[in-house]
Amino acid sequence: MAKTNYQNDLTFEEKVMMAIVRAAENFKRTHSTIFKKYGLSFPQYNILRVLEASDLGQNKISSVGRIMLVPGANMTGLAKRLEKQEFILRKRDPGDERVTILAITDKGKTTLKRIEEEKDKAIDIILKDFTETDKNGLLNKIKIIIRATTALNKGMTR
Amino acid sequence: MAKTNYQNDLTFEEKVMMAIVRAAENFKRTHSTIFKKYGLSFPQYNILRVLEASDLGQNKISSVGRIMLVPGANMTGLAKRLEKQEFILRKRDPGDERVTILAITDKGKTTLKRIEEEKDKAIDIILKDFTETDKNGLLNKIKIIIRATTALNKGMTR
DNA sequence: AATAAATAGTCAACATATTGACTATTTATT
DNA sequence: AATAAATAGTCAATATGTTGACTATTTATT
Repeated sequence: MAKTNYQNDLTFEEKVMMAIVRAAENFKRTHSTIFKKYGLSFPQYNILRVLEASDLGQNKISSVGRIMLVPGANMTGLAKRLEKQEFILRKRDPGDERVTILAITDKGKTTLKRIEEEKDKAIDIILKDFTETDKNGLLNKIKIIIRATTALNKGMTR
Repeated sequence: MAKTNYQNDLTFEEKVMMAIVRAAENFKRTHSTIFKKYGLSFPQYNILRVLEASDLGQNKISSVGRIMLVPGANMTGLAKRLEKQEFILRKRDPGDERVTILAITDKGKTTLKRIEEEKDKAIDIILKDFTETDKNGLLNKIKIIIRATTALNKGMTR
């Protein structure tokens, strides 16, 4: 009767949200461990993915940040470290001197290819107990939460 | 036909996992905005919650870290900053001189109470479109992912 | 054209996260 | 009892995340 613990004092709704946070942190840890073997961190890997999927393998630093929900100030350091390791190039946009363009290098592309298989295997293990219907249902629910939190965050900073 | 974008190049399974990451980050941002008004960060708030729910409002720093999945080295700085703001006390365990005990202060307890209503309201807004069945189903799926990622992480560091 | 406002990015300061080295204390082994 | 091993915690170095101040450039307004 006496023994209390953290989980018991959370409301059910709070448990749901904290579970999502914990799942995300676990997953980031899983992937970070893989990426580190290739010299990349989780956000660095994601920048490369965005550039790889962009036209000509390049994009504005601000656009990459917008896609990843990473603030501009944070992108500067991330991009500099990626450049130092030669995964990307940084160059000025001739058409607008304010703009910094990021471009993935051959080394960056090669590294992504080498990571791909191991990363996909990990995701398959994580989701192995889910049917396609399960995954669709889960994704739809998560999307609702993303929309709600995005709206809340906009309202709070305005 | 030409226009590529980031989302299209993700596998479906990857989309599911990245959506969870994004939802978690959005949620942490929502709550951080609330907590900041009371002088607390997201992890600081969670430490207070763990202590509040612990016997006598106190616990070993390592136990708090274990519950929150925060490495010990990280706990040191978090606890020091919480102590500086007088939300907690840090004291040595007389029975084992290696151990650091964290204890929530009255200021800490009061602050948690003041945060509670606003925080619960935000969570209710985020989950307002979900039935109880929806939330149960979601939580169960997320728990499966937590178990799978926990097992993977253990296997990778061993 | 000159000025004001908006946009893009960087930098500095600080909090948080992770790893590995290190100290101190306790427990186990010989 | 002396030594070895395990445990608890801190510290230093580095990366990441966030805010606010700042510079440079471009666009809008007068």
